[in-house]
Amino acid sequence: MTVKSHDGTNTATSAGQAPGGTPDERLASPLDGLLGYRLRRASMVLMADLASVLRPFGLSAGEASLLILVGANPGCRQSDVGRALEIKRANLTPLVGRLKARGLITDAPIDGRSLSLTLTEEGRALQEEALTRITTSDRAVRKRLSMDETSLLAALREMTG
Amino acid sequence: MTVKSHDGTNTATSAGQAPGGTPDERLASPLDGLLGYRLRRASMVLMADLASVLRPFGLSAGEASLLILVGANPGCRQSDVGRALEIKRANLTPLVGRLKARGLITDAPIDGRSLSLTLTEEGRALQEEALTRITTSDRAVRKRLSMDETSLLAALREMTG
DNA sequence: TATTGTTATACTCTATAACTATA
DNA sequence: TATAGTTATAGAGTATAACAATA
Repeated sequence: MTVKSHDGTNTATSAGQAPGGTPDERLASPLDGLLGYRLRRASMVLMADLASVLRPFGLSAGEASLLILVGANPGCRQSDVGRALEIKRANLTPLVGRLKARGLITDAPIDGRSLSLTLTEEGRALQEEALTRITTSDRAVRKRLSMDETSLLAALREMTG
Repeated sequence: MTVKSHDGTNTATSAGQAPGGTPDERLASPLDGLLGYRLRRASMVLMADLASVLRPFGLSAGEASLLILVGANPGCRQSDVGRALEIKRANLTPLVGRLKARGLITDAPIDGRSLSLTLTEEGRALQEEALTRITTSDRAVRKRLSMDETSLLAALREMTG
């Protein structure tokens, strides 16, 4: 099926060639052993899960993360939220703007240059429901894992400077 | 410093307020315990590492993955590469085109609709050097982890359908 | 009829620079 | 002088739809 080539001559044999079907070649992938590659792939799967969970709420991943962080930190500064989520000021503005336009968030001046963010009642309701669904979905993924969840999270945390 | 709020009244106290300095508030984050969130953050860090490793080669992450996969599977079909890397046909075309334009890859017709991809000599040289650097960088990250690398990779693999 | 490759296009995320105003 | 928020803009990466050629 798959042939390891040390000389570089013709690796992909046309085995798996079923008459009438498609080849559907299995490719050798040096990427599969790379932590970075596996992280990206796993992250993309979970992001897709998240997107489907958030679709009914009309929230993007970024909007949801903002909503959740403000929900956990009422009256926090917009600049602090941006730092915590690693979202740049310039990108945070329209993000906050959309949630404000939907009546999920309110802002109030702190010093005249800083803004404090707080969830509205509707925002809090949505945030709680969304966070519940997200947590449930997250737990479902963990349950399918053969390894301990805690050490996995710890390892991921160690990579985040 | 940080106050856990069960009632929702005023969580972020302005502790940490150093005279003359910036508040730099530490926000409570329910996201930190989510696997999906931690995966994304860790992935972004490693992607940034990768980008800096690839910069001297003038390669993007996508271009490098393509180069490496074709290098490991000389003569493979373009469509199979796309499936393996989960890159859509429409996006693969310009990716291959750039590497062809740089003389790193050559293609040849297989049946009149399929293309086979192979590295040129220059492409192979670049691929080998790039893969070496990537692998080295990847290992450096693993060394900093307190947990077993193998089980970590296995767990990540389990999430990738 | 399904697949391959291509083109065109759009949408999201992210990144940078410049500006105002405030501390 | 550094920070906060805003605006405008540009660049990736990714998504869909339509098309021609082929199996």
